[in-house]
Amino acid sequence: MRRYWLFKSDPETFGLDDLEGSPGRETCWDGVRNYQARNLLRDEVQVGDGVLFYHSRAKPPAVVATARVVRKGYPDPTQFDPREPGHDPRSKPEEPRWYAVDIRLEKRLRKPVELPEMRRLPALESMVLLHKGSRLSIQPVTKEEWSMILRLGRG
DNA sequence: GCCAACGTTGGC
DNA sequence: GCCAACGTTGGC
Repeated sequence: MRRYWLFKSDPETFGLDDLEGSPGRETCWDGVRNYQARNLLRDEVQVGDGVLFYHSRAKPPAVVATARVVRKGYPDPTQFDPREPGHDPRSKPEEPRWYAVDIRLEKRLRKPVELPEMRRLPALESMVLLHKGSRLSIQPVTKEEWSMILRLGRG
């Protein structure tokens, strides 16, 4: 069964424009260094799954696009590279600690779905994103939440 | 195994 | 830029 996710990204680091400018509008979603998010990338996220691309730390924070998973979890190459900020000296190629997936940009939303707007909607109140203190950068999204966000993004 | 100290995330 | 919430580290 196809599943849905929300991926957070700080646009200062990697935003929608960067994704749109990537070759084939695809990117390696690397740099995740949280075990809960890692487990999702490694074990749960599958090719064909839908992704809500979310700008965190934006004004206001918002879902700005949809993407699709095009390659399932594989060892995050940046963990082995000493020049990378995500370098992890504890990781060995035969025993990788961190995982990445590849995603391809599908569609820019006509209208960004902003965090304050989402908070106002009872239908979205159980979204992981809206949970108090929720910091998870890879989050599951239900089919209903996915459809609602897309509808709101149609403007 | 506890928990204080520290670093990071991310909304505001 | 601030700071609350959270996750991780490391001494004991």
